[in-house]
Amino acid sequence: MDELNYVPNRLAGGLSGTRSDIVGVVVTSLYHSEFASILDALQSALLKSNLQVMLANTRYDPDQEVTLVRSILSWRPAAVAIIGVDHPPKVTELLRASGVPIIEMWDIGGDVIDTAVGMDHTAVGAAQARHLIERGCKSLAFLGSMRDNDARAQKRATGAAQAITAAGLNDLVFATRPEAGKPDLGDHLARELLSKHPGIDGIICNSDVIAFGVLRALKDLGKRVPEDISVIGFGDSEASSCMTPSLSTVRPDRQRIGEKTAEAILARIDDEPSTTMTLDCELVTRDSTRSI
Amino acid sequence: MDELNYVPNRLAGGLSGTRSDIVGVVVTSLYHSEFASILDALQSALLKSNLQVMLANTRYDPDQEVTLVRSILSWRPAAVAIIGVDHPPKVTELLRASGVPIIEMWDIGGDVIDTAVGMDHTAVGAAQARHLIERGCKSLAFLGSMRDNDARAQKRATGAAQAITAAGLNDLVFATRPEAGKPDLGDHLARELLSKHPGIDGIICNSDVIAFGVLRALKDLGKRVPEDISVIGFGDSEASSCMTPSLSTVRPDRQRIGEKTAEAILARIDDEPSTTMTLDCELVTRDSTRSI
DNA sequence: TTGAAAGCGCTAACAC
DNA sequence: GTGTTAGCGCTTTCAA
Repeated sequence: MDELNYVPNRLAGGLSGTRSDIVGVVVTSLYHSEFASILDALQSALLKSNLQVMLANTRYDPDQEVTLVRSILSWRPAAVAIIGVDHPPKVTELLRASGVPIIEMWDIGGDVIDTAVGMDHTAVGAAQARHLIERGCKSLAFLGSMRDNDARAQKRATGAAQAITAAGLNDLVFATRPEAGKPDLGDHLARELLSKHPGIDGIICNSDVIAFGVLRALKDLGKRVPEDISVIGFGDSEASSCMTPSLSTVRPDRQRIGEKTAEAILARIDDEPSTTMTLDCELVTRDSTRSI
Repeated sequence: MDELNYVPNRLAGGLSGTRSDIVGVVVTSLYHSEFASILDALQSALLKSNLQVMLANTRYDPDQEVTLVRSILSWRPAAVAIIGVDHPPKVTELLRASGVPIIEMWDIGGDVIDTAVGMDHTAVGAAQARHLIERGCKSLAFLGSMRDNDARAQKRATGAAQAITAAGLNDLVFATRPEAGKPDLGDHLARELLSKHPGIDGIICNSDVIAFGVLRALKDLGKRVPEDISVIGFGDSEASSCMTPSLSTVRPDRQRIGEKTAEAILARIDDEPSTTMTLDCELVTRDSTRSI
């Protein structure tokens, strides 16, 4: 078999047999490791069970999501793992009708189709805001890329706004744009924000990469971080600990999400019951937020 | 069709028809966007032709590579895209025997199976060394993660060593470890390097993420960058322009590699002839290397 | 324990 | 054009 370089035809195997060995994975972005680390851990764990990853990337486009989910289902996957719990109705319908185990990743805040592994993003946003409030910030902004279909970012913003209201502070100021989250966008939005709202003393960034640009702009504007303005990110990029000042952030355990998703997939294939697994995020305090 | 949520069975389609609509993609890492951006661009471009990505990640393990290539081929892909041109002999044999178009990405320096889209890594390493030499560095080191099976990193190191010899300088000093390239590794290797070789005045880092840790360590050691030591990275991470000092680096055009790979796949499926496409890397000069 | 045969859901080739 | 059918390479079932 090895000498002749025989390679079995798994299309035939999948068509004939009861399972297809394909796991469909639908992400909303592959852009700088937002979900690449989840994918990494997921696919490595699935490998042990000889399951192959069929990948689709919606790029936050709901029409694409419908097309891609249909496309993924057409391979008769053993299971589908998908980012988020907020989908176009047709996607939910297709996934439900497929009869295939569905694992929703990253977010658990909403209607789960089958099984979910992720965080409570509203709680994350609230934790970010409370961290800044505890450290004496009085006037907060939420800054970054916010795509129409990034329900997670919207939940974090909502959580932050609620925490601010609960603390009796001024309303959260929004500085967002529906573009990709690059440092230049953070740089631009920070300048715009401070010219309109010079009193801002705490900025919640929607991603670490955005925060990098914010730090750069603040340095350029002569603002001291954290003395004048505190900055917190989201995502714990590897670079965050190497910024000057080092960036406080929230660390989602992407590897754990990938591993737990793989476990959930295997469990559901074995007909074990659905579950929802809520993972905590660690708030990593560094130099960009004031000390108490 | 839409009302009944009918989803065609593409396993059957692939088995029956002449093409299978699957493109196998084999990467060596999914770790912080080293190849995630290529994957992103590649899969988006393939989407337009209704081709689906079947993903495999070898994590720099040659045994895995054999297993995974066999696994990918068992889906009878329309084409296979794979990182690098240096594979275990069995992989080359399997890919050749498959009769499927093979596009090797990222590196073009060696024996190409069919079609390649990538950079000349030896030239990249030489350019990094020459950049430091031009700016007055006399004693250079190559620092970072170097996996046994990362032929590209080895080519860049070789290119740098050759440029240094050509310039009549002392031999390149190596400070490498076969672990994943994280900032903490860069931090550790920089401290170790300078205690053994205090005269080093230029460091070529094998990745930007490694360089971030190097910059952090140098700051902590009281070394000025670039006055005492110049530092150059590789990869152009989004964070690099936001470091203090901002990091000089080499920018491979990952998006272009992904797009050109997709084009090459479509061309080869259409039986157009094999080609090798060499892409240039831009050397991005920032503050971490001395000005002339 | 081993072997033969049906059939998975499509595509493509052929006949009409 | 439209309709029918063989067959892709396996898995599974059933017979020997």
